Amino acid sequence: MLQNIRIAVDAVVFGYQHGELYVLLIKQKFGTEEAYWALPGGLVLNDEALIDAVKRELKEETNVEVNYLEQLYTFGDDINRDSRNRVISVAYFVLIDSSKTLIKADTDADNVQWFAIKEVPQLAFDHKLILNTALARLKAKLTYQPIGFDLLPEEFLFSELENLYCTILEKEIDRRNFRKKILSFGIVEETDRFSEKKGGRPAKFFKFNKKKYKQLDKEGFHFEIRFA
Amino acid sequence: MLQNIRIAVDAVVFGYQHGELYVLLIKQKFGTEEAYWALPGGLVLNDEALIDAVKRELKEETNVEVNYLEQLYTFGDDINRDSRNRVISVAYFVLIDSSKTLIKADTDADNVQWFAIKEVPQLAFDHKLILNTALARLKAKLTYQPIGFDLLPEEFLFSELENLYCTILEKEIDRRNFRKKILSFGIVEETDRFSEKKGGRPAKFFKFNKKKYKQLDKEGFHFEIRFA
DNA sequence: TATATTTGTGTATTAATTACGCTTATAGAT
DNA sequence: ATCTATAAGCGTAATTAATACACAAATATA
Repeated sequence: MLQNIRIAVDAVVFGYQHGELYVLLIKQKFGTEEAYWALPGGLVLNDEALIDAVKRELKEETNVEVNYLEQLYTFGDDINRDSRNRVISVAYFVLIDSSKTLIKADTDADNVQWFAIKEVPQLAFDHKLILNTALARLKAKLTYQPIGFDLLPEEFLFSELENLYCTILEKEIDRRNFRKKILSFGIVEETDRFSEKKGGRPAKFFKFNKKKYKQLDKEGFHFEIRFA
Repeated sequence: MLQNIRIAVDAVVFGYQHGELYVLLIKQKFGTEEAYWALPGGLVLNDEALIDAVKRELKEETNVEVNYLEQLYTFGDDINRDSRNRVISVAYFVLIDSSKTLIKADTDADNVQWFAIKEVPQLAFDHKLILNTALARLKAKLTYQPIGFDLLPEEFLFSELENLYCTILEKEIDRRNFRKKILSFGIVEETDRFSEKKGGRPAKFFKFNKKKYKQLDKEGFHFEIRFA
């Protein structure tokens, strides 16, 4: 009997704004059934690399500019995760700087939307499971890889970085120790720009030196942010 | 155009014996071409979960008893990784206690064999890439999850555990600090059995308390073995 | 009984983490 | 101009963890 299994890719795209973690969803219309929100994704073309399939779908459906992308997990244990056919989904984990991404000028914006992670609606298929898997990956990786920077603008304030960690990890941090530790790595540099926010001492903008990080990483350096 | 992509699973099965890391390979015969050694695996059945497919293939081809199994990575970026058809492979990472596994009494043993990791022959398809990915995973995970125990017999000597770490990570360790650290976790317990090896002070056998580890893990404990 | 071999243990030094509070620069109100 | 509120920036002492390092104990064999 010939194999009759389809292969799709789906992307969990995280963004961070106004002190909140967001995920990007699209409105999935299938048949006459109720429209569910779903992760962006779709079937892989015959002559298309998996990674190109995700990139294509992201471009077509949402037009986001990707800062970080890696394979997350392949979902294929539940035979009926898609009720129409057997579909195996290779899920990807994506981080973007949502401040610079204008979602989809070209498609109707109603169908693509950011949802605060605490306010995600019911999702199609097993997409909730995929999202939860991605969230676990995000939390884990944040502590041992400098991926937090991929959720922020190129130049950011320490308070923003700190809030990002607190928010996503749902933990309190000592502001001073956090700053000290990050700076001790030598992968974050201060700029000469200052925040123009009112009502307090102006804050310096900083930026992440990715090149420096990659070099240190090669030399055996371990990034790690962990809190009691 | 209909999707025409096949989906397979492959397993990288690691074992550890006589102070060496081994990988399990099978002889792949296809057509009249030269037989290559390859990772155990094969196509997924239409109504079969991915994980069941790996387990089935492992059972059919090698008959090993699995101690640890997790999804490794899905290889589907190289369109031509299999020259016959487009095949996407979901690779799995498997650890076994090779001392208790008798490989394949039922199939001809010539076709299933352990290879020391330094002596792996040329492999079929992109299996070398898959193996390297698994090896990287093994090295990384050894430092932050107690998976070394899944390569050892239920009861083991400290010297064996220590050698396993040294061998796989290709690093020297201070014997005393290593022991102190492992014991400080409280997840390894001494038994009352002693080694009967000759020529030195007899060594106590220890065993890993998995239940205890899982509990500590839930409480926020972090296993970590890292060396300068 | 002496020698070789492997296991088992302790401590001092150094480095990293944690806990903690005051000063500075700005905006806005008076 | 002065006062108040707000957030940023900085330093140090106390605690905890990691590292470096050497000798004693138990066995087998000569």
